[in-house]
Amino acid sequence: MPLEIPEVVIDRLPTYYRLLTNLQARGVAVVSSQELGEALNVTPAQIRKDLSYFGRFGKQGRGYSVQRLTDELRTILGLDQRWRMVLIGVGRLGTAIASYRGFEPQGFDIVGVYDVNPEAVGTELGGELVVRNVADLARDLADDPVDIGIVAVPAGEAQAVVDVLVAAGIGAILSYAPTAAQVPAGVEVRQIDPVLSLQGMTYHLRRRDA
Amino acid sequence: MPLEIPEVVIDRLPTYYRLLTNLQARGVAVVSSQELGEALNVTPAQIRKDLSYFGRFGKQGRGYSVQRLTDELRTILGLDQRWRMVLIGVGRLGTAIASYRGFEPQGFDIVGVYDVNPEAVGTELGGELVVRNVADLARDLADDPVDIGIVAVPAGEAQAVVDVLVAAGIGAILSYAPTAAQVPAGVEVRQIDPVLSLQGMTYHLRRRDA
DNA sequence: AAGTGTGAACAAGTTCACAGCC
DNA sequence: GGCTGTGAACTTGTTCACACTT
Repeated sequence: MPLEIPEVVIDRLPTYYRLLTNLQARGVAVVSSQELGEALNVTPAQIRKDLSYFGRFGKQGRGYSVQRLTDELRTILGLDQRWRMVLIGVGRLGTAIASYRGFEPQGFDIVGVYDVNPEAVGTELGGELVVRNVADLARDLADDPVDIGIVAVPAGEAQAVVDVLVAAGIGAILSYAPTAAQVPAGVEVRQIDPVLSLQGMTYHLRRRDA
Repeated sequence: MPLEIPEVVIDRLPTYYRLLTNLQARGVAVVSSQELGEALNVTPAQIRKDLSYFGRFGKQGRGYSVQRLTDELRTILGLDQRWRMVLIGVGRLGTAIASYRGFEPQGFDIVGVYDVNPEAVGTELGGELVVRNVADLARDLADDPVDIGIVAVPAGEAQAVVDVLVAAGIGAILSYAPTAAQVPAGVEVRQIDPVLSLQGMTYHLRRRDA
């Protein structure tokens, strides 16, 4: 697996992986690129090409072993280990993120939560984590690095938080803040913003009826 | 504004729009593609090209009027009207979505909430909306159509909910369910899934240190 | 017979570079 | 002088189509 892998390909792999784990849970042993494509609304050729960047995982005339392909993708994506995350911001949104049950089963653990609000600091969240002061974030990360930062603070405070995370050497940031963060090359950032998604759809809605 | 506009262009417009509303709030009157690009991590040429699909909004030698460009984008994206949404699923996630304060100021209103769970049906959510039975969804939509459906049910129930929405003639679906929905052409679907975002980043994290 | 893996053809999207205008 | 708008050049990504393997 040499060369430069296109970023779009990487972004599709998690959806392949998720479908494959479902198939595996349902006891499916073998699957073709045709079948995968139908379930994911992607052309079979796309799936074969994407996978071919990483190796030759299929068998001609048969398809892909679900077990084998799941394992390969898990390794490729780095999902064969657990990842440690800190959450900054425990307002409405941050609290919801902290209590979200979908991270842990996929290998993502929130190991620290932070806020600026002195009233929030010291309280327990989800019966496990005590909210710490964001002023301690830099020191805490120096003592005990984590892999990923989740930013759930208001737009105006997001860049400051991102700067602390970056200074601490974090490699990836998942931002729920409605603002584009500035980070140096080599730091991954993904943004989650339902409003942007809605606004992309209203463009089409307007045209549908007109 | 004739022609086919590339989908990627549409997807960038909301981020332009959001930055422009910020600039406007801060009293900035004029902005160049250079400045916009720096704030959004996009090349100036990209911004100019994107905007050029819709018209000639800038002035050579000066840049873009923030007011003018904001207004143009609002119209293009269809944000000069309010949009009605129903939310299906009031578990942990659905409840968080219902109480999210970011939709309303942007023109998106949740006008109905639904669940299958008989215990949830009839309860009030956010002191305003009464949770209705998902069995009534089809009839309710026939009586009183909405523009957008938000799906926040478990993976296994998502397709059934999507089918009801589609049958009711809905034009757009925002899905928080961890599964790819099947919809006919002409129905817009966007998926929000933080785990997929994280899994795309771990690929890079793995390589960073190796 | 069926379905992968892949070079080659094609399509889509981005950046360049500069004419034109303010 | 500065910055837009835009064809043309380029780069990136997708699909085709078929040789090859089981």
